[in-house]
Amino acid sequence: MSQHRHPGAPGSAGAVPALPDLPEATVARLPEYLRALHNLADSGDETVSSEGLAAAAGVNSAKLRKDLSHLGSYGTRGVGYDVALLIGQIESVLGLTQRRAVALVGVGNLGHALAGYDGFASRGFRIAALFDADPARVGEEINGLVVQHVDELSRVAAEESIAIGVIATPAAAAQPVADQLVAVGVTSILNFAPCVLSVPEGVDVRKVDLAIELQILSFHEHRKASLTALPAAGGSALTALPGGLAGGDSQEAIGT
Amino acid sequence: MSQHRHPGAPGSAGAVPALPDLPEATVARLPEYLRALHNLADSGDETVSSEGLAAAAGVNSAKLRKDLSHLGSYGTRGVGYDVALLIGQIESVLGLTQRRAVALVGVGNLGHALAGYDGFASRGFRIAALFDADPARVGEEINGLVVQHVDELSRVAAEESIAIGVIATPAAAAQPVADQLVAVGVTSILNFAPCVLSVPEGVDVRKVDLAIELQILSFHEHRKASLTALPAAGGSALTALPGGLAGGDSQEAIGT
DNA sequence: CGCGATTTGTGCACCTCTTCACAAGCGCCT
DNA sequence: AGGCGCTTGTGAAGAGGTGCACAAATCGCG
Repeated sequence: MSQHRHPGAPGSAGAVPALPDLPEATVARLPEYLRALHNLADSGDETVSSEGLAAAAGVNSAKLRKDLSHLGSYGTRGVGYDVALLIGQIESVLGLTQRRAVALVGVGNLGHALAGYDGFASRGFRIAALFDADPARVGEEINGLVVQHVDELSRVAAEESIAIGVIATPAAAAQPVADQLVAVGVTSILNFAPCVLSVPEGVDVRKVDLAIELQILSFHEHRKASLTALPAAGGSALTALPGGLAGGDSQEAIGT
Repeated sequence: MSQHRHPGAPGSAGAVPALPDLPEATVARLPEYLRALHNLADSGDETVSSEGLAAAAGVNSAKLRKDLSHLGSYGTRGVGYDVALLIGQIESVLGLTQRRAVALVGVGNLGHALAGYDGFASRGFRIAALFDADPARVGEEINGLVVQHVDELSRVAAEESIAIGVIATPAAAAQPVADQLVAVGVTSILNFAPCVLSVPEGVDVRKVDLAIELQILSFHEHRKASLTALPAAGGSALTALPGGLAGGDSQEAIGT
């Protein structure tokens, strides 16, 4: 567990705190900026304006400037941002200067795909170990890694110094797996199982639920369909609002 | 401007979507509530308090009450919420009363897993068609569906009345695919490709980028490691940093 | 029939995030 | 050298979300 130095701002000592309190919203966007910057670098661009980078990352340019200002000033007025410099800066802030080891638990349908996903490797991570509780899956080789039984987790985690755990098990198995990960010192978990994990203070959990994403889209789809005059009703639950925007009180009972 | 509505007789009419302007944050949480409610229903619970449901969904109880209040009043003071009724209400608001047809484009590593993911089917969606641009993959059967060439998209979309498109292609192919989806009338897209899609007004895009999730975790991991390691020097520890940008362990190729 | 225990629904204050608008800074051209 | 156009960085206003705290409403029970 070597920790690693943040390149200080050029200039006198004490100018820029090494660990600024970045707003969560900013942190969530930095990876997107980073990806866009890599694209620009591949295109041979050496500098980029906030306008250009914002477009590439799909955000407002003022927001981008404010985000970047939180990491210190790395732009030049009248010119823009140095692409290579900014890449280094963001990678440093995100802690990507070291390649973090990831343990993946649950090599089922989704887990199998994650194990083979090269986007992890190309963006700063190394899948260091695969686990599953099903003995039938133990021993299988995926992408050069052999699936191990989940009971081996504590031993392997120590050897590989796992930094992040990814849970791709069924919902019922997720909490015990999370507990095991926490027990071996993992403090960052990415959870694909459709359930809420309870973890001690200091452990970060991010959740990705594919069905939830679709359901959110479904809501907007539903709303859009209701706002436009519904063409051919399929005899289902939905009807259009007759008055459109005008009818403030319209609260028709709509059968199911 | 109150949108009060009595639950009334829930006989044949299960829900009353008055088409409220739900806050986005609320919409994003409703699916989580729905999942928790299904769990409760499976356990045989008929009612649940805001406290209990909030715990099951991993949120603050006041927030949950406010969220639910936006759909109208469906709780009973002193008692709680009727589980079955609330399930029906949320499903209605989310537009899950009809099973929406989903088209999946890109049957590579991740797409293959998505095609086989039963979480979609069990939570209101039907994968209706699979597409890929690679002729070698066309004809393959996954989960009872035959992969078709992406050029068939317009024909099939009409037949199946696709509501949602899922893009699981490489980044370079994502934008053309999105354009095709939009062209055949799809107004909701779930994008797994690591790139920004540009779509016309009225089309909703949600993005899921697995590497970004890891990078956000990496930031917090990095920050936690720095906080625990540095305080040895006392008060203003975070200043004198040896090495500039070319610091020893940094700057290795990450990303493409 | 009324009382107390319980739980919802919500007004309010606080906080974070977003967006606008503009001054300050930088390089280039004349 | 000086002016001009371009771009960053930021103050301030606004929008949206969160959580507390409490009044209102309902049930069960004596």
